[in-house]
Amino acid sequence: MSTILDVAKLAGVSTATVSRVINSPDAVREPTRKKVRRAMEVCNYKYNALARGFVTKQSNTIGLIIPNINNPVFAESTQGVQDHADRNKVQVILGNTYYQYDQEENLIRTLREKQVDGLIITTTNPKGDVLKSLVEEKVPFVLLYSTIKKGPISAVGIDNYQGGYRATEHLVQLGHRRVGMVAGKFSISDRSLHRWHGYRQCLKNYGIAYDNSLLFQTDYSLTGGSVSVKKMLALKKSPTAVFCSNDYLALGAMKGARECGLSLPEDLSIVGFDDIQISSYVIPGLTTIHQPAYEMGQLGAKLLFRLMEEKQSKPVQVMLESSLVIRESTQKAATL
Amino acid sequence: MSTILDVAKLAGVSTATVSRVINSPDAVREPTRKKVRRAMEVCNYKYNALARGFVTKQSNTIGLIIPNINNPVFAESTQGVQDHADRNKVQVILGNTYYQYDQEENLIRTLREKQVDGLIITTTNPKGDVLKSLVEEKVPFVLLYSTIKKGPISAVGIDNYQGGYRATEHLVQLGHRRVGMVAGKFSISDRSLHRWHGYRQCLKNYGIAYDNSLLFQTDYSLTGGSVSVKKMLALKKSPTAVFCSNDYLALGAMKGARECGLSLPEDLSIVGFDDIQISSYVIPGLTTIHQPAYEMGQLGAKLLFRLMEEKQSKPVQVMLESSLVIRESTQKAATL
DNA sequence: TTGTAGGCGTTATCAG
DNA sequence: CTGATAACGCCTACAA
Repeated sequence: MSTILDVAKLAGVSTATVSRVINSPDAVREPTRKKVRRAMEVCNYKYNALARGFVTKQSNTIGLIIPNINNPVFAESTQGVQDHADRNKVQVILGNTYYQYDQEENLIRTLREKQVDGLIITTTNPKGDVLKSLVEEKVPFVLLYSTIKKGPISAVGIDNYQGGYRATEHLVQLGHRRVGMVAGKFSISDRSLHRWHGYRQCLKNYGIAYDNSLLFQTDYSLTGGSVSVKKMLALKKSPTAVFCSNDYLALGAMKGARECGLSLPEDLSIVGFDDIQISSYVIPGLTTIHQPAYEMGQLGAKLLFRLMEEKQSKPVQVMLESSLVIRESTQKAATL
Repeated sequence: MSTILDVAKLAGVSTATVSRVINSPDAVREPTRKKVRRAMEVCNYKYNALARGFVTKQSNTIGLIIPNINNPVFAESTQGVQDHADRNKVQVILGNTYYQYDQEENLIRTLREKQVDGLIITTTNPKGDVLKSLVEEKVPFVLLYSTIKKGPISAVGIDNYQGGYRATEHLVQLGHRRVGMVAGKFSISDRSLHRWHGYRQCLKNYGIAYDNSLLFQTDYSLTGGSVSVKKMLALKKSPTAVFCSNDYLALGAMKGARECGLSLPEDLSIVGFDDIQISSYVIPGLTTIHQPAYEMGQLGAKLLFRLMEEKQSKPVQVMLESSLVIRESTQKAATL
């Protein structure tokens, strides 16, 4: 593998000049440049970005930490950050935490050792020590899908409380009085927790007593949704409507409900959260809270790059708009 | 940021010793080790993996190139490679080509400059020059979702021809005589092309004349599937069954067909390809060709690591088993 | 078991 | 506009 030294020798110039034709071609005279370029070809010279990063202290790489690439929302936002990163000629290293905090810690450590220029994190524990040490040591990073509204951490997200409230309100306004919730485990997702807060407050505001036996916490998966809804339907006083804290869970719930012999939406109204693409392709179309995942990723990357450029810049929290998308999986409660 | 030199000074040892406690702790005596460890804490020493990579010529990083992370199959296989990489303490840099060859070239170049130890590629053009130069220059890499059966390139995939054949055969055996195909553009996906070959051969074997007006090439997306099927149904002699070259297309097609007023599967049988998770959660459940995406990713990574260890080792091509999964989206052709 | 010292490929600072 | 040369942080013979 040839180096700029080889090229320099062959072209009869110094390594400095070779480096210049690579990084600032205009700073070197036409004939010299040509000579060097030719020499590079002859040597089959390959640029070593690692060596560069080593001296410039910039790897042109960022780390992206998400819970699970298999969930289409995260795929969507990942795409958002990737596209933006690509435009800035930086690569992204992807890591899954599977909603495990220690895995998140490991990833962050490894990525820092790899000298990434910044981090985009969908955290499992917004109050964990890792994030604290990140701000202490002034590592540029931004949180995604975050609920943080102020403080020293940059973050972009939506109002999960509001989303949960709206989803529930939709159901209540349809006349449903027994509304269950299938939620991602609160211990691993404060997003889920906030959505539940919204759900609960909404019930209260509409004068419906909160019934804890209608809350099921599960892991974020299709099967989780299916299993939970079945348990819920086995209850003596089973609900006529369910709010699921994400679409994946909701899609699972739809299947579970049908396997219990219900027909949708007649026997059970279901609303999800995220609005993943497939939700509008399913029958009945899933009523859900739309979350601008791609934009979120893109914006997160944009903020991160700003942070990386001017390390002084103040942390920013951005709340994106979410909205209720009404499709066919919800309908008026049967009047007895 | 402190370096091993700072640690060494503080601990009163040489940098070599510090390096040893990092890389081969057993090679240094207990008390020295402790001394060094303490010094590292005091300095808040952070290991610089980039510097290491620079000297050892190993970045402990691999590149993973896929068409589009938004397609759940690719998310699935990505997870497979990530999990395996993680076990080996290597990170993965992810890149999307969006089925564009020049994008693939760019990615490969950039990743090589970043000194990745190896590459896993779902290529858009198996005969392109990039792959050739990769083998020439002995860069360890393996192809994923590949159709290559022999030669100097390591690859893991399934028999797409066979898959296409089986999918079609299922339809034909159900009595369908007019069977359309919605395919990903052949120019960007030889997988799609091979599936079409299977489709075509099957028709031939069953004595059904091939009708080119029943083939629609489109981009791989839900809308692509929907739009294509609508065009197909607008035909004078529209088909009673459709084979879609992936599940995403098929899911789109289901929606498209319904928007034309058809009910499924009575008016139109649909079979997909991939068996993404959601396909079994949809109504009617999608009949499809199952492809072991996660295993494929995992195996691809496994092969790559072997290649990286012993650069001599012979290239290997592995064909994984695919299988027809019959669900409810296909049924017997109506007898007139 | 530990230390010395050279080197990895590139950039950056100064001169010229 | 170009050249010499000193870093950058770590690893690894080789020596002690």
